[in-house]
Amino acid sequence: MSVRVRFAPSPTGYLHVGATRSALFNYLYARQKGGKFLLRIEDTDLARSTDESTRSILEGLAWIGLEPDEEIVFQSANADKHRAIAKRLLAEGKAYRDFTPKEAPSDGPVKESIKERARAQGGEKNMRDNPYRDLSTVESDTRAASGEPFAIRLKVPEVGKTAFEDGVFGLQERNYAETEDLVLLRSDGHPLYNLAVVCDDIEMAITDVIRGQDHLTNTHKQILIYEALGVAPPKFAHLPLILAPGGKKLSKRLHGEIVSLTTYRDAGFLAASFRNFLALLGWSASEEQEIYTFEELIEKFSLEGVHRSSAIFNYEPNNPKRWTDDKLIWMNAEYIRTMPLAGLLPFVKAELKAAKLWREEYEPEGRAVAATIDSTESQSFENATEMGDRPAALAINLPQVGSHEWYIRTVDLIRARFFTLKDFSAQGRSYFSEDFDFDPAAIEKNLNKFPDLKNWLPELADRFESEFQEKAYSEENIETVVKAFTEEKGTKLGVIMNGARTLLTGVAVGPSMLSVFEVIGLERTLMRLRSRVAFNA
RNA sequence: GUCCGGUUCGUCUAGGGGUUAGGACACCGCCCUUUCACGGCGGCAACACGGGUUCAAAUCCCGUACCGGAUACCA
Repeated sequence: MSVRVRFAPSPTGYLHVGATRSALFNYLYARQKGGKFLLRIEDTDLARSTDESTRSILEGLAWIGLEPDEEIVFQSANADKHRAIAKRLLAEGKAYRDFTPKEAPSDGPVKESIKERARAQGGEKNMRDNPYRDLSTVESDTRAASGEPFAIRLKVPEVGKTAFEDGVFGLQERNYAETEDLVLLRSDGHPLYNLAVVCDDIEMAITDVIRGQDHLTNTHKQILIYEALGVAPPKFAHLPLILAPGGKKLSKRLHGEIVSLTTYRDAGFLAASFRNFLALLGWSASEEQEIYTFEELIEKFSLEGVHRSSAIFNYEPNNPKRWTDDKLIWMNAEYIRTMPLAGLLPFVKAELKAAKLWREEYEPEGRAVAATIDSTESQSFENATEMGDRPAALAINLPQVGSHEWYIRTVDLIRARFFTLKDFSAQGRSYFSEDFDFDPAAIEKNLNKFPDLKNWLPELADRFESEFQEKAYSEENIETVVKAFTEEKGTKLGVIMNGARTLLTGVAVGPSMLSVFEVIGLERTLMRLRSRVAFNA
């Protein structure tokens, strides 16, 4: 029988990081086994489920690359079938009507009150003491016919135990005595989670259930339902939980948007790096490798490699540098600087577009224009002004700047220092626009400390202008000119370079200045070196 | 309370009777260097505790502590 797994989130909010990892492990497992990965939206809690949430889950899965192989199943659509099955179990005497009036919902956090009650009952509670458990069929039918409300509970056998071999946790056993007669159908006729899950898993022909460890006790309950139904249960595997730094289960309520997948997409993370990071949280291929392609993950994934202990997802809410897990940030940077450039380009394009920094000339079709520029001798910029559709006031002469070649070279140059895609439009802004900010710390350190620069840098611009009338504005030539200039002024190369860096890019960090000069282009270099805007700031 | 599970550097983890207990992130230092990174080299840093088994225990067994999960007419 070929493997069929499912990811079954309830649409009560955004897609959770922990849920995403469950989805990922299911997906990896299915792909490796040549099986199918299915999606079921568990929207049986009408009060809490929203379409908005369903959309957000779908969106998140699409982003992270875990799209289902078959039509999405909405659990609520199967409610009639679930009810019918509950009735069948009732008719077969495997379930019974419980006429106990529904408890009024307690105020305060539900989890807390459940826990309180459980603690009060202690380990002494007899799970089989429901007075309606052995009500005669006749009386049960009569009371039901009279319109008295009832819930339907599974009649868990007195003696015995549920047992299954968990793919991660090994043999799991639980005495029937520890499992209550769980409710299958609410008194308002609404099917409950465990019943719905079992029915749907059977209907979807699920062979392997891979889900969070918080479902371990549900599994015993569900096996009871499988037994009552006379259907062989699927294989089960439970995943360790992901914990927040405090040690608590990472949750929406406690930890906010740090657990939302979309947070990472919106913050400029690559789906590939996020996937890679998630895969390594609670799973290991037992080797010293950190970076895995999707294909490698599929190939190497195994339930045996999944841990039994939960992992902490580190983050510091008030530390901008560490707002999320260090290793995740590192991994994203690693992807950005080492992945094939062609793979990165579409993401950079999207980011620049969103920041309104994108220009059509960066497209490969822009080649024709760029080629013209290159071939018509080095520094003829006539064409450049035609490239943009900026207002005249902002129009600047872009040298080969603006061509597709310039664009990919620039991206390749600056990506080495970036952590997220956002950096292309933030730190990298000065490469794509005249409208960029100056970092006060950079001004202080690189300009104000050397007052001479106020005159030197415009002077350097003049020097560039005369020197590069004939010569190509290349790194090699630039170096010669700047070095000569530095010697004349009797200063250190770093003073000139860093001063220029600040005026040219607004920041104190970046690639080699020779590359920066070249990539900014002569026209913009002259303009920026002559600009006093930073000095006046 | 009861049931289930867990505990190796700060974090993610490798190892699972004999290891100088390995790697990654983070941090620190040095090198490279016009800046910041990258890269290279080095450093800091861990087997929860107590018994037992054994020639030998981080590794196997028992107990303790601590942590987590579960507990519903939620999912």
